[in-house]
Amino acid sequence: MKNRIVSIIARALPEVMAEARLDPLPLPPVEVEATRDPAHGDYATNLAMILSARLKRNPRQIARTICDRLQDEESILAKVEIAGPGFINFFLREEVWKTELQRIEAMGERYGCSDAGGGRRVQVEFVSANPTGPLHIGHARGAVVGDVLANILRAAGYEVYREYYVNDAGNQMFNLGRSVLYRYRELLGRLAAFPETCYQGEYIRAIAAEILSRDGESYLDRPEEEVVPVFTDYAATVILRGIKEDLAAFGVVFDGYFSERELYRDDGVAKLLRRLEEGGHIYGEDGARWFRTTAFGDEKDRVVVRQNGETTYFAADIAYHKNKFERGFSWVIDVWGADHHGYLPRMSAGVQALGYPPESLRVVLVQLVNLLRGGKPVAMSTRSGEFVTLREVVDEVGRDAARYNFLMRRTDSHLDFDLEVAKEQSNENPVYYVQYAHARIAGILRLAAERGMEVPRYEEVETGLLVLSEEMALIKALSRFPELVAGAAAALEPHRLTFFANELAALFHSYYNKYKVISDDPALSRARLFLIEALRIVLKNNLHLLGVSAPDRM
RNA sequence: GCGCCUGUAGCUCAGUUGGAUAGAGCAACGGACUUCUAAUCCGUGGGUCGAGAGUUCGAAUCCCUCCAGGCGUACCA
Repeated sequence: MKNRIVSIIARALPEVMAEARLDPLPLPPVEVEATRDPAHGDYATNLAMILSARLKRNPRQIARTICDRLQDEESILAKVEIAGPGFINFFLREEVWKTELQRIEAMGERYGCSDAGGGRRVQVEFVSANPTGPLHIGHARGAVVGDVLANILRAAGYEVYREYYVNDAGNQMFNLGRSVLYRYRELLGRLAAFPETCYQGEYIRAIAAEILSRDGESYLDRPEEEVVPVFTDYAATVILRGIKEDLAAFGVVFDGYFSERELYRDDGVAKLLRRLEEGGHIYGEDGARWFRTTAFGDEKDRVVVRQNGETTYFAADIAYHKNKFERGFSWVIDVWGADHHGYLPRMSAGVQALGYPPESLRVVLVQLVNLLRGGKPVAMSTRSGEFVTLREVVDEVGRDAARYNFLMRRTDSHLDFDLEVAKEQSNENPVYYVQYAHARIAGILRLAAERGMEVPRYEEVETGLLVLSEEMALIKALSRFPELVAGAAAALEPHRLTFFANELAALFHSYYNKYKVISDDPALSRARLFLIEALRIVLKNNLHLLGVSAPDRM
């Protein structure tokens, strides 16, 4: 819709420029915005004010000139006005808006999708929690944000791949295996004290018990360095399986899990280091090998090979990102907890040193969730074993409510999650407001069907009967959905969808309370049924992108 | 110290990438169920957009300086 306005203006522009005796090139970009206030029409452009600086003429005068040259070939405009300091306001004919209802009918569950992304292959990496314990609530926000971003990007025409990076190499994993081993010994009465540095959670005991019942006491007297890897592998497998189950219960399913070990098996890290050496990005100092990340804007250089000869996590991570690009993803999005933000400059340096443009890696920083219980902060750490698991939250609050909650704020805004409040207020959660709108519509459609009225086809509808301001407001709001999805994808801002869903629901609830859809007037009933069916489709599509169900009854 | 994020109504937050008179929800107060679902709706009150200076036709939005809170600042992952 917006584009049609833009092209009308663009057609008139050369003539305006010629008249002002100005070199028509470069033409200023035509910016058209949906207005906030209906009194300002449907769309507005500030073009005249932009031009006034260049033409050194009164903006209202320029606006006048532009308006006189406009050629509305498809006759979509009802009125064009010059307002305020020089805005040009466009009022579309109501019939034009109503044709959007036909598009909704035709596209159905695909309404909202676009080809803005042009099929570009993008990878979204998120969660990527170490498999040293179950996912807790701190992981939940990133999980939903990544999942919904992937949904939105797919709808916006990208080819999306969701990936979980499994950090199954390194000290933490060794520590995990050791923790299980000590619990195993403890079960057999062969451990004096469980070390504080080990993972304290109950789940470690459970895993130890599993190993005991499977393999018996055979590990008891064998040397630690021989036994720990067995325990590590077993524990990591069990924990990762649990993580996948918890994510699935939360509605998050990955296309692939990428193992850090795989990177070492394929010699990926060594290859990466050679590549960096050849590029002249590496130097030696203090017995370690350093990557000159400062050449790409980092505040200090970073070690990639330690004094003891081991590569760092950072080295592996660059190799991992290299691998992503080599798999054909031209755009890579990482969803990180905000506590990792300091890591961004060096990761970007890695990408650039490999010859990829900086914008090929986008990092979405998700601010940490402040967990409260009854207003009091809850201390959490995986090691201490004190945490509220993702599974508990899903079970207590519900998947829909939990997801919606995490999507109601910008990702870079801090979020308080109070367990008591989430539980107590679950019936007042905004998600129910939106779902209720969907259920109410479904209810009306059911009743209509009982009375022998099916949702009509567009050709059978006299859209001219939809004359109420509430109806026009609804139709215009629905029409915004495709642009909204594309905009949310471009900005990587999933929260826009929850706000839009709320807005649609509010418009509907208000309309519902004021007017009847099914009435004695068959033609009017048909028109309104058609309208609310279009609304139902958009609500459902919106909720679907959020990974939230759209119930027919509540 | 330095870096990143945040600061908007009593509370929790939006604000379409610089637009016109700054908006929702909750809380407060007053109303609406014999009706297609009241998990809803209608109305009222509520603002120095953290502070100050700057950029321009125009600033919550951009630049600079402060203030406050959060996070980060490893040869850990």
